[in-house]
Amino acid sequence: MEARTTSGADVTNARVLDHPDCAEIRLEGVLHALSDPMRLTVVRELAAASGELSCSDFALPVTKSTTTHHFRVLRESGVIRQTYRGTAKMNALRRQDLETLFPGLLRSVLAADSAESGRAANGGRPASGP
Amino acid sequence: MEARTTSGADVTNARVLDHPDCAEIRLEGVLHALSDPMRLTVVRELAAASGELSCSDFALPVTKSTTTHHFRVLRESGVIRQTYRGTAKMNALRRQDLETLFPGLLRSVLAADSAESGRAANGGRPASGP
DNA sequence: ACCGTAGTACGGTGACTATCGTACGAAGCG
DNA sequence: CGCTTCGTACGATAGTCACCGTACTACGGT
Repeated sequence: MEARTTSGADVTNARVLDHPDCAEIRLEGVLHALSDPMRLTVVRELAAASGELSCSDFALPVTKSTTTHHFRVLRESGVIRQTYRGTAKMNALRRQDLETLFPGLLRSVLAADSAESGRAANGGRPASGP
Repeated sequence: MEARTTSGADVTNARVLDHPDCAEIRLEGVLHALSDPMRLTVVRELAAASGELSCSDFALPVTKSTTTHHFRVLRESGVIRQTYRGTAKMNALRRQDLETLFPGLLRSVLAADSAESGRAANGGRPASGP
């Protein structure tokens, strides 16, 4: 009970989310965040959108609580940045930060994910004609 | 009691380890395997050695049981290949397989790890003079 | 044959995690 | 003001995980 947004007094805790500083981002944390199918899906779609997406723009096959959980893991590991925008919470990849910290990593992971999807659609072969 | 090595009858189960086929290797599994500091250390040293290393060549700060566990995770996720050589168990990175499946991934992760170590030795700045 | 070295198997434990449901808070719209 | 939509908080639960210790197997040298 330090800052009530309802009263409109101050904006100290008014929906401000805590993000790790660049120096706080750990490789293990990022890899762990990306090692979950649900979260990798989020990152994939976020990368494809190349902009901000609200949490509800993702059609994840889990409940809202679980969705919140996954987005928090992504945010706390430094993979995404979240900001409130009205009632919605927008998500954006921290592309620049990740690129500075771990050059090429995000691109490799996304390429690997896309390559794996391609193989799954195929028959499991690394590379074969259609 | 299907194949006793002591009796020298057959070699069916004689220390043959099960490795995932290339088509069985999953990105999430690889990322999960790499998201543990202990296992990332193994991969790092294995990459630096550019050859085979026995399990006991690593001075991991855990017991043998735990070491076995970590090496199994790495093997079952498709990151390393293990073969028995006398009483020792040799470990080698599956560089070629990983490169074919996920081009550039291993390199990016190793580079990221090395970059992070560099920052840790520094003060947490992404890039600054000595 | 014996012993040491390398690693496994098994059983256990505490911590974390992915999931859920329900209840709640915050912003916008009528 | 009420209602709806979006997301959070709080348990709760079942599963996984990293770790240990002890007992065991396998290979090689003496």
